[in-house]
Amino acid sequence: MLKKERHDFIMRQINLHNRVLTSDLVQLLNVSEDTIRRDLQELVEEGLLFKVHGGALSKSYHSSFDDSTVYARDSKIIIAKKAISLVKDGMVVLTGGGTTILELVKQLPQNVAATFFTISPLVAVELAKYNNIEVILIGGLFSKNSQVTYGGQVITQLSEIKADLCLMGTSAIHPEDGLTDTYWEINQLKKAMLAASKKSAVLCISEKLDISLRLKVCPIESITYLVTELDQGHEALAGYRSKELNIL
Amino acid sequence: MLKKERHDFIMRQINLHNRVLTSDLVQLLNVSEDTIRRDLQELVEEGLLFKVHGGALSKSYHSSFDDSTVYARDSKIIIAKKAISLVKDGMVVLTGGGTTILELVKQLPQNVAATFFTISPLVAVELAKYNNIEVILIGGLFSKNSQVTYGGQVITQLSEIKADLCLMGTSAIHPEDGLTDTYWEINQLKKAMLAASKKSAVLCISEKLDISLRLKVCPIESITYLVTELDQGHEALAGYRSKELNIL
DNA sequence: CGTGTTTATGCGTGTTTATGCAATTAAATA
DNA sequence: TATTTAATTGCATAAACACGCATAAACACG
Repeated sequence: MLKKERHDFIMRQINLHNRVLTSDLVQLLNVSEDTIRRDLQELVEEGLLFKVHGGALSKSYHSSFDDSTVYARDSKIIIAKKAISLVKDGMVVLTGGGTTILELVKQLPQNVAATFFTISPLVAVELAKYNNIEVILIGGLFSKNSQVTYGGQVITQLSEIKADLCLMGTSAIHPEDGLTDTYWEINQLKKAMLAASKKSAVLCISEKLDISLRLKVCPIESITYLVTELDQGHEALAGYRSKELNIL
Repeated sequence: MLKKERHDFIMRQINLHNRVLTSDLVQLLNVSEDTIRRDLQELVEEGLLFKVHGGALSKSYHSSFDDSTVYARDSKIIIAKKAISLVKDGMVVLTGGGTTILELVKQLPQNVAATFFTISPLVAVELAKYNNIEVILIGGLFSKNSQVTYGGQVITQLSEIKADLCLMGTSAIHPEDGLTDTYWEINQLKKAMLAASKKSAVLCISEKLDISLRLKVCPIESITYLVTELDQGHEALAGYRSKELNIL
């Protein structure tokens, strides 16, 4: 196996599991510890992962919902501002949860008049600060991890909605594999959300580009807008340009 | 599990609960006390938390006493502690919103195992911090004033529930007029909540005693427990003593 | 083709890190 | 004050790591 292939393999593991153990890689790749260490070292130098004693972690691995520690907050603010331009008065908007969406809500103009459906209590509370926004919280089981409601009841309620725009964060996006996710329930949820909206915008920080996870949500073509913190012309977005998808 | 992951886990617990016990971490992470102590020590050196005998506290915990702006917080904590004694493992509990309820949720013991239905997003988020609590958020229109969901959809969903205990805050209570409220929708909501529970506890700071408002929710007899910050024998509670109502 | 150079890899050895155990000391609690 | 509970300290060990060296394959070039 060539070095490059090993590196790719390692990065895939990292993107998949957010972590990897040196010892596991030794077994899986059937090379010496030294080789793995050198590989990891090189990947660190390329800024692709984060090395720790015993293995390595994904760079984006961070999972707190605390404001001050929101990962890549600057990028998220840029994304939020771009996405806000999609929200027009009178619209019915459906949103997911996550820090990017929350940032978007905080940046909304004071006087925007719209109806928001959301599965995120935190987003609902934030939306309630706007006088001209009507907020409908979609209820159901509440997920401790992702801080949104999920499960059958949510899906059922979503099926009764037709929103103008769906705003959702993303775990991973890939030119061929489209939107993917790791958890079954969240996967189902996202499908239902997309089905409940005429248009959809995926908010995505650039480091989640070109990653694909186990479960497929939808192909790229099902998404209307892709919003990243990058300039429209950025080369990292090349693979996503198509007639269907608008890149902001 | 890698050390870094443990540290992240601990920080998540801290950010979530504002506190963490050494012994809990030993169990949750399945490592020795020594390891946890060393972890905490290192996190202290990084300035990420605040170590105390028996565990650690969030750094922001001390500075952020903006919680203290909650009106009559001391009384509400007393009420919360009394009411918690009503919550037993295995119960299905239905809660409203409001600062008193929120305080109650924050004071719950770490390991309580129960199912909570709630109409308050903030309560849901707070409940989600407990590993053994299942949280179901009842969705619907979101009220900007009272920060709870309301309206027909909520009533419908409530009609499908039978909880063991309903915990609700109160606007006004009166020996003869019972529970009363000012807003039609909230009134309907409270009726539906009471109907959805076998027993009910009304949390009420003493200044709301002996007041009656325009709309009647229910007579005193429909309530199982009245929880105030006063001693059980306090004279202000004289008018409420009856065979039906238990005063805590 | 031959020779020197670079690259990738593995091995050995000494070092560092992570972790648990035991004995002692300090702190909280009854 | 006595007793439980947590914290500290030093030690032991195994895993992970760094560094130098050796080897062989791949490459470069006259």
